[in-house]
Amino acid sequence: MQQQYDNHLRTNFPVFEKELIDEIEHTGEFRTFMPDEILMRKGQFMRSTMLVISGLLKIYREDEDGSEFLMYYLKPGEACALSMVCAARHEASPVMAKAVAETEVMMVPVDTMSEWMAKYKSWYQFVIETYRSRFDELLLTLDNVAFRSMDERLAFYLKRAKEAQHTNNIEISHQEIANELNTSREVISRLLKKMEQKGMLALHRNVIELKNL
Amino acid sequence: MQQQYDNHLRTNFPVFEKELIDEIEHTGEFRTFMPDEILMRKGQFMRSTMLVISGLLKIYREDEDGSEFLMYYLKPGEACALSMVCAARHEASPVMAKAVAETEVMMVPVDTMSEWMAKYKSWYQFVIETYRSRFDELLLTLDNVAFRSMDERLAFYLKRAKEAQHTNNIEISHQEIANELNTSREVISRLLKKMEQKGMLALHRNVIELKNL
DNA sequence: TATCTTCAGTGATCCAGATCACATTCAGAA
DNA sequence: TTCTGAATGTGATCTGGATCACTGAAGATA
Repeated sequence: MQQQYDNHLRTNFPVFEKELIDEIEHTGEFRTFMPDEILMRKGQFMRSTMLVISGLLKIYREDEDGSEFLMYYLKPGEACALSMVCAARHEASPVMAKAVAETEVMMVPVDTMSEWMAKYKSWYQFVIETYRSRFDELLLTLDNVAFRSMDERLAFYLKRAKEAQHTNNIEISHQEIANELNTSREVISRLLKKMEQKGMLALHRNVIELKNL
Repeated sequence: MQQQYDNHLRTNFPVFEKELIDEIEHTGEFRTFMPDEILMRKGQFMRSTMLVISGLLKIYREDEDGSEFLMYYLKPGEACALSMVCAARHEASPVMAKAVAETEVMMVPVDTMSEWMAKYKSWYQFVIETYRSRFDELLLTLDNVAFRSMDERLAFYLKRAKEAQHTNNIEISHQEIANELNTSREVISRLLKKMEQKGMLALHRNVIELKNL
């Protein structure tokens, strides 16, 4: 098992030098989450940051009334920028994280994290890159919700899902999509039907088969 | 002049140790911008990050068609998180920055910036805090546009303006508000009129006087 | 004082998307 | 096979907000 995630660490975090990989293995806590399992709720306090080793996570912004708005995915080789800042400041998480597939993560304690900033150039670079990529993803999400209509947002949603899950067959119900875009199921069903008529995709029960998006 | 912004640096960035303040003064480039002047356009490349010393900035996300969506304000004592990551990675700015009032900023070259990360604990803390606060602000903006209707978004907009500008008299036209919320002038005029009838504010030409928001 | 420009008020109309009310279909449990 | 619950299809209706077409009012400028 040790050997297994060691390999995954090397593969997914190629910029890290050998010594850093060793440190991560020794100080980090390795955890596995099942599909749909929630890793982190809004309001929960964090003592460590998360590196995604395998699988896939979805990061949601939650409203008071319980709506879950999809912000972005976290893929292997990525880390949660919010857990970095919140852990560093002993603050509560402003978001919810849920596993899409079975997912392995490495939890790195906050103190260790800030030590490495000075000790490993590659860690510093990685943290900067993490902030940048999460900010960029969030800006894309903001663009969509601020400037685009629902059909464009749905197309963007499906492209993102395809890219994150490396498949043309997205396994999800219309209701779930509606929740994650904060709209209603009927709207999603009707828009999907239109896209099917245009030959952009094919609809099956619980599966959307993407064709020419 | 040297003495003047020196004092402002000390006042607005109280966490910085004396040595760091000195370094900032010697390596940073001090610049002043006039009201409505644009500091940074979307797509422009950055070689340095910006610390706001006095005045006020607005940060916008721009659409292809030229719409300007307000993300958040930058106040004295704050820095642009995006200029930090983009400068560090020699990338183009994803946002536009405009001066609200006459604004003094200190431009710090990217190389210097990353040196300080290891050299000054207070700088490291400041950078982390900058990422956190900008992420939080962006999440608030996202909440509004994702979950709230226009009247609530307008109320939030006005509260933010009041807090950033330290005044109950917001000097702005309905058209400008509409642009920054990506809606139309008529909608803003009608909603403001309703709020006036409820006694929440008073309307004057180019000025909105806030009362009980 | 006359004129011009920008800002604001307001009715009419339109449309995307929300909501309600059902019908239908499908996969798994019994 | 039959039943049941979840997923999907679809019409009818409602509404917030967009758009169009004006009018009027306040400063700025000559």
